[in-house]
Amino acid sequence: MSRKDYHKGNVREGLIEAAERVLHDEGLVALSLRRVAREVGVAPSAVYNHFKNREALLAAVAADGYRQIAELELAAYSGQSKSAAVVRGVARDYLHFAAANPNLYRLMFSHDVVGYRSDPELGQAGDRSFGISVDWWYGSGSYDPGQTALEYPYAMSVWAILHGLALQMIDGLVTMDLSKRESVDKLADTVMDIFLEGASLGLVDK
Amino acid sequence: MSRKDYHKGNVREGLIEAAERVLHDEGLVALSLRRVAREVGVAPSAVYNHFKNREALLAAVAADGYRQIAELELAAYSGQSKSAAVVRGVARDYLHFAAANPNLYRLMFSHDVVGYRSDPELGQAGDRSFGISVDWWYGSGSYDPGQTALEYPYAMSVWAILHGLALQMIDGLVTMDLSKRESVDKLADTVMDIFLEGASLGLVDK
DNA sequence: GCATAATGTGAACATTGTTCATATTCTTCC
DNA sequence: GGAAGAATATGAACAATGTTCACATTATGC
Repeated sequence: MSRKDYHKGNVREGLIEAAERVLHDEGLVALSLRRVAREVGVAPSAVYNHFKNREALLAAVAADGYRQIAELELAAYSGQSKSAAVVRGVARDYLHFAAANPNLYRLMFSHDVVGYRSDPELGQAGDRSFGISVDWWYGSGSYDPGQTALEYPYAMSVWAILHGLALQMIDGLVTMDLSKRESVDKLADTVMDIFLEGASLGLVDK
Repeated sequence: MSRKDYHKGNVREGLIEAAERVLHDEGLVALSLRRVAREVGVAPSAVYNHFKNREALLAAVAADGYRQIAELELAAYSGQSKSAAVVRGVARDYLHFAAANPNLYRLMFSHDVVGYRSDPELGQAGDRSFGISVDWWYGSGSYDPGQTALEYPYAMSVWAILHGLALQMIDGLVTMDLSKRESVDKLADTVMDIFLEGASLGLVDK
């Protein structure tokens, strides 16, 4: 082994970045531990010095995704009054994130792959993103991670419909151009109209 | 090779049944092609006489799931007037299905694993289940698979919120007992109240 | 009855996640 | 400065997986 075969820099960070790149460009199927190691120029076994196993590496990537969503929520929610316009704005931003990072978005919610509750960092990042929404709907400081989501029905409902919509969109169930801002906006607006005004409006017997 | 080493019966059906059993009991991770072959008592290569590859086998399982949902929708929708009570009923049934078959439900919507649009049988089964909902909201015969889902905003919104809610539930984001009918019903009712009446009710500036 | 299609077998291959013994480098303390 | 020990790297090995291949057996149709 020659001296230059060794890496000094921040390998852990490099692994995450490489994983994010492969995930974005080629999807979860291509995201093997060995592939990521190859990408960074390191032996497969070296990965285990930084992550417990493949799942832990994926969890780190997913946690990064939750942090991005939390940022997006903070920007849209913080200091805003409880108006429908704010909800509409968050919906747009949320869908834009999913449209720009479909594979990352899918991974974040593949709880059978990444074990949401088993990785503390991941669970924490997820809770935080939900908590931001709860605090807006129910008042700052309302969120308690120990409580069940049922305690926050508005925040839970918003997230449910946004998540379902995002999946429908990135899985191609809605025919549209994911790269067009206007298409994504229109989708968000159409569904949020119904959600905010109430689906009863579409019924005969209300 | 002796004569009795050969299988005569319907191997294809046996493979699907075994796959459904393994999926239900042990999850997608355990659902390997070789495992299913072992379960049926057949060589791994024999599977390729009945399915193009592993993905096609999974797609057949997923298609079965969509047919179950279609049945459930038919039972709840057919001949019913457009009332909120019907929507609430479908929501309960939908969540009950997801609660009883969490792994199957996840697989059905893992479009990166099963390739929703690449398998014709799967796409058709999925379209049918969506079509039943569309026909109820917009009148029998309204559904056209060539149209984008955006043409049917009510059907799309309902499905989005139910799907998001189902995932939240089976992934344990809502603390509850999945086997208790009342728990599932309460979750469905709480969220459908908001969806039907409009989330604006929770806002200050409506 | 026989050609042929359908369906089965086992061996082989590349790839994957993971572990292990071992080698190199970094850090820290004297 | 230099030695001890923690971090971090390596390559070899293992079992398991999806898939293909040459070939054997059974079923079907003329």
